[in-house]
Amino acid sequence: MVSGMPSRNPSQSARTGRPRSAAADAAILDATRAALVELGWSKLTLGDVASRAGVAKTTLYRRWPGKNELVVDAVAVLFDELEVPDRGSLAADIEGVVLEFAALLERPEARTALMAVVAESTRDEALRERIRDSIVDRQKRLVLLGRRRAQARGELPPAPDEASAAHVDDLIFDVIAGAVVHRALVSAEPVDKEWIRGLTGLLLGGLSAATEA
Amino acid sequence: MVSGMPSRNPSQSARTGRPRSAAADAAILDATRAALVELGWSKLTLGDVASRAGVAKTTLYRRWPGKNELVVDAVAVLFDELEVPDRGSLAADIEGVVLEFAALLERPEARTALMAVVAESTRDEALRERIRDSIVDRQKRLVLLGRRRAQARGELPPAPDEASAAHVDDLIFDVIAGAVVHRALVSAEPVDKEWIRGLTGLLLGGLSAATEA
Amino acid sequence: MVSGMPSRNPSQSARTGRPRSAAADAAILDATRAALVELGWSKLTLGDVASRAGVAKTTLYRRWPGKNELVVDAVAVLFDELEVPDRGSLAADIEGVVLEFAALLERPEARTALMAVVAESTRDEALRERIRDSIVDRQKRLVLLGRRRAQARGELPPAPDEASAAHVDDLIFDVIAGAVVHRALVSAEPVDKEWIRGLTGLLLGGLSAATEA
Amino acid sequence: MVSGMPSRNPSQSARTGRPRSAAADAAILDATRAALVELGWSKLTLGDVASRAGVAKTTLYRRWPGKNELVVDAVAVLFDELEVPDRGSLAADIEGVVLEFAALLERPEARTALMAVVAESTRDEALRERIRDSIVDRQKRLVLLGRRRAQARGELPPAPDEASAAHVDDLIFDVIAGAVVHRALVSAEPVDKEWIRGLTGLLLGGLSAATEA
DNA sequence: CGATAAACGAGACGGTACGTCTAGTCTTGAA
DNA sequence: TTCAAGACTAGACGTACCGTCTCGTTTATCG
Repeated sequence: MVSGMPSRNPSQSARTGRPRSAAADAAILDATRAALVELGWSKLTLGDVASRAGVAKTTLYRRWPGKNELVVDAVAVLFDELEVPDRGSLAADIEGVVLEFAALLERPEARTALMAVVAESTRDEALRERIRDSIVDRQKRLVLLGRRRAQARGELPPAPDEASAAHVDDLIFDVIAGAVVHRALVSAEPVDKEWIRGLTGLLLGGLSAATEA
Repeated sequence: MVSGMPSRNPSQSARTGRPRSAAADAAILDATRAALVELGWSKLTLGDVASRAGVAKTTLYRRWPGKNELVVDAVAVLFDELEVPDRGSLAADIEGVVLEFAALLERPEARTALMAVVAESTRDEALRERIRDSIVDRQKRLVLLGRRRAQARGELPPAPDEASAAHVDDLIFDVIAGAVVHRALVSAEPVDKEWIRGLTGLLLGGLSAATEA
Repeated sequence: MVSGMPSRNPSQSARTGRPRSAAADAAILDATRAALVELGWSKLTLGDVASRAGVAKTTLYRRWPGKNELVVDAVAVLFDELEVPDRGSLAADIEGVVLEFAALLERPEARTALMAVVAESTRDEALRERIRDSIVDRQKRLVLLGRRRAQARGELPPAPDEASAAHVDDLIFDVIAGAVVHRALVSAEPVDKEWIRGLTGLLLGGLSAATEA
Repeated sequence: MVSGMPSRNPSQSARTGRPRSAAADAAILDATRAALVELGWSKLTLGDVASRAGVAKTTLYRRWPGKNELVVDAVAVLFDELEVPDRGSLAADIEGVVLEFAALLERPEARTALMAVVAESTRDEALRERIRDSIVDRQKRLVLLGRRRAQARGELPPAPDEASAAHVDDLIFDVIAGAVVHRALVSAEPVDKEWIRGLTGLLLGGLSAATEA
């Protein structure tokens, strides 16, 4: 199943009756992003999204359980656009992906939505799953790719075993993503080139120290 | 310093009229934390907080502009309880403070509130200021203290100048706080001893590499 | 004629969407009268009316602009119950209708509501219209009927022309209704048989004197 | 005791302490009338009256129990300005006083206040008393004076006994006042010369018919 | 003259209702 | 069976007044 798609009736196939409009899904997600930009998370209402999308509220509720899940689906695709540019060195690759991530966090729909759904997810197990599936786990590919590329270049030693490599990947993922998000949204200070260089230096130092040991 | 306190009438001193009840402030903030634990951010209502506190809604609105500001003040004190335990080495000190921070993020009122107000702050400059003053900047003392202690122990070289030291402190702050928050709330995985050891190792390696250069 | 009914969407026909519940209208008006009896005008709240009627506040506000208009509609039907009993003579007819009117003004919902909405109408042109349409003009039929009956009996000469007859009708209407209301509510003294006999005598004398001239 | 004055401490004289400001009474009543003109009964608030009068709310509540009583006192003096002009005949006298009364009912503070306090009085015995004492009974002097003058002129026979004369006076009072109020405020049509002539004709006819019998 | 006592302004207080908004569901007729 | 439309119940929102209270201050009379 492709993430981000609202679930079809799960029990059995709906052979009879009018089929759901495929266009409606796209219109709703577009409208959601547009409303996030204009209004932000807390002032976004599903009634407004529905009318922007030219769709009845019932249509919307038939496909998503509520605001949280809709917004997760609406912003997940933004994160899928992230890439690790091949800039020739691990340091440059890290700087490149961080720049992209910082640019993403400049977009108002991402800024306002990300923290909000995470906040909601602290009391909603299903939402936490959805966020993990649609956003978090999908972006770990960036760390994996960066590491493999560095190993191919000889900048990092080959992984002794997959399990411990995955642990390190997870750590690096949380450190990079966490540091950037914290800088951008909590400390509310610019993620500029200088800061990124500092972060990259810290990481590379830490990684090489770890591999030397 | 009196941060975290609701603002008295700012223009001029209120010598006249009935003075505001000091007990009400405490009751409201206690009620806010209790409601956060029970209901979480999104189901917390100011009417409920008021009635828990045994206070009229107007009293609450007279002192705080809204839910965001109230919650910032209510949880800010939780962050003030963080300390850097002196465990004899920089590594142990980092592990100690991260453990404390992780414990704080286990508390439901902190979990649900922190991300939520940050999300709101992306569209509210005044709220951003308030968070910075009441929470973020106040906790940077932890990094400062940890660094000074390490320098006193000789684990880190003395700072060449204050400005660049502050930059490094800020970086370390965002990396540690960001990584822990991201691990706990976004990745939604446990901040356990093993993970903390990995993070600490990465940091120490990065720091020593940086100071050797 | 459907006066007293809340206005349907005025611009164009509502063919689409769920139709408004007809039962709700009746429940709301009943609840309004009941609340007027128990609480009186000034303590009647729309929230209370809604909950008595088993209806949400929004349903109420969707149909009436506010308390004034709702109460006018709620009490207008009481006035429609007034009749001119055929007692065989003009004097007896007048006494009969005044007795009925006095009995109406004994009812607490009418007492408390009538003056209140009139008071409000002194600053609200639309409300003035509504009162005129729903209450005042509808009751002028009583005077018209009484006059026609008296003319048929030969107690009053036939009207020379309709216009002047209407003027006299209006005068008689204001005199009778005004005198009874003033006695009952302003002077706050009983509208008993003796007083009614005096009023009737005054009117008959005045009418016969006018027609003799 | 002169009506319209707020009650001093009733039990016994207050010899000691700061005496009440006499100027405050006047300022409050003036402010009340001004607020009635601007805002009308239902939007008049005691807080606004107090601030218009340059007085604290407590000062106001120390003197009047509430809005109803304050407004009765504030408008009662307007009614005391009514006079029966001596125009030489009973018909002309009636027309004169009705004209004055109609002019009074054109004043917004009187229009909005009179019906409102009467409406409130239907559920408040004490208020009913206050209205009777401050307004209603005081204006019956007008009917008494008109009757005596007409008797002196020989237009009406002398009263056989005082009791029945008082009954007739009361009836005439309710008829005139009621008709004018109903015409002006309920029917919401102009109390113009033509209508007044009709009313006067009706009354004179009725009175002469009664005295002939 | 100093003590006492009430009235005063200011404004905070607990309440209550307001009229609006949004959530999520339900009921129509049309596709 | 879905769809657009829109009415429905439920309940929070933030505001406005209510009538009371608690201050510090003022203005009188009385001892």
